[in-house]
Amino acid sequence: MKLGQGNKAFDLYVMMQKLGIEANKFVFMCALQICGCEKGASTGRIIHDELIKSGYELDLSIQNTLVDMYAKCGSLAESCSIFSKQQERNIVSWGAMIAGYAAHGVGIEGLETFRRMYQKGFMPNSIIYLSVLKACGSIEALEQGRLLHMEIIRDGMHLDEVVGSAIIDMYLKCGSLLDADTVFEDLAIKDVVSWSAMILGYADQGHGQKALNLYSDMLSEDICPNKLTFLGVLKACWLVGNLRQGLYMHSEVVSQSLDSDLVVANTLIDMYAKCGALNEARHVFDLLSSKDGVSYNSMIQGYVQNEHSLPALDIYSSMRCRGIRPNKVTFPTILKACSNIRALIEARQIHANVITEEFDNDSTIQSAIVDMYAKCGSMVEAINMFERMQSRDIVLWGTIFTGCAQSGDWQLARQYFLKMQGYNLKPDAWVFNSILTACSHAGEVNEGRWYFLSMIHDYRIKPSADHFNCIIDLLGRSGRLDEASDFFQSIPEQLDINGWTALLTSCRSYGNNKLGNECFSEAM
DNA sequence: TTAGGGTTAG
Repeated sequence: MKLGQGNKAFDLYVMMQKLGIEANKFVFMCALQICGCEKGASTGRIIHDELIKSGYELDLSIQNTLVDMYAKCGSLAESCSIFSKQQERNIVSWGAMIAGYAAHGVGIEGLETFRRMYQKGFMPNSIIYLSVLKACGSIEALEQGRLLHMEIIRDGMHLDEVVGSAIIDMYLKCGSLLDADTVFEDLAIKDVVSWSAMILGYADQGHGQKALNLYSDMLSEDICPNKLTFLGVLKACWLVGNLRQGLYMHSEVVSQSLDSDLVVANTLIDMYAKCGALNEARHVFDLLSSKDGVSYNSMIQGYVQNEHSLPALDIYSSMRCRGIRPNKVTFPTILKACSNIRALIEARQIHANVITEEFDNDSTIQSAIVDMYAKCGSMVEAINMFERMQSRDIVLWGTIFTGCAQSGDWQLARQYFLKMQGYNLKPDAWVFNSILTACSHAGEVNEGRWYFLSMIHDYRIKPSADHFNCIIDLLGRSGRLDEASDFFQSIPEQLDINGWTALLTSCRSYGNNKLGNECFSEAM
């Protein structure tokens, strides 16, 4: 088990049972640890039952291992239930519980458990500090992290390079790059972990160039990069848009035989796609023998970000054919692909997939569906989803109005304008722009005028060039060329090319060459 | 029995 061959070790455990040899406490502990890293919670529960039958459930080490096993399997509820029922606890019990919270991003509970540990008179050791630092990082609790850092210095543990890199990581995750720099500079031993933590942290915070500089500093210190260093550097490459360096890093990855590593390969796909090198991304994707959901998501996203919606839909189909389930990252992306090319039939199918995968209550995905139906021109379906949603922000309302604008449905726009007021939401400049566009497409002059005036007087929104253009377009399309021209002349400082275009197009549609020529020479 | 750095969206 300690050599990482958990499955083989577990086979021995099964064989032992078949031979009728009773397990002792150490065998149970090993079996539980294998469940924590390989077998999962369902096997863990079976072992748990078996050890209860053998009378080991009151043993402190066994209880601690159970807390750890359930936490590692992601079942914090079961972990917490055992921990809270413990009659007696030692530092390991507290450590296992805090590590569980920290690993799953439940930082507040992690810190709270740490506080309770103190109250019960336990002094933290370096292992406990590592988990609490992780908990702080996971919730970006910078002030708590600083206090912890001071405590660690007081206990003299900051000189340990393992604790040191955990402190660096905490500061980076909390966004305090200066603190991370200071701690890193003071580290007596800078190893590949602390260097990589710095590189990854800077890249995560969006500082690509600094991450690349750190990487060359690291090389000049003769530290050999590993998998995690590459993850940071690859991210830095796309942040600064340096495809050439990305290609070079790819060759470095290959020279360390890390290109078959799933996480590295996924990062390569993402790096190439974000640099716009779709062929290279696809090459890595195709060569990857066992793709996971992230591989598919990264490839789909790469296509969508570069406006290649059809291949994105193809990858989505093959993802489903191979039984890889789309998730909360896949859906917003693939729905956007449908919107881009107005693929309503495919979009409906994907909406059905959202329901079967039980993501239909996710507000981000719901918003994406409203947007997709509106952009695909199916306002009935867009409204249907919109009405089902629990909470709607101004952007989502705007999506409905944009849909109305595209389909020229001024009556629907009016209905939702009134509805919005019922929710005490103030329409913004963008909403008015959409409503005016809807009126203009429908030739509703009076309606459009009313909104324009209401926007200025009731909502105190200063009209932009887009709003003026809508009005010119509205007047021009309905043949009121003189009115349009007068309106146009009254606001010369607001004119832009779209306004001139709207006016000239209307002159042409209505065969008014005289006005058209006048406008043209004025525009010139 | 608890232990440092990990990929995809908006």
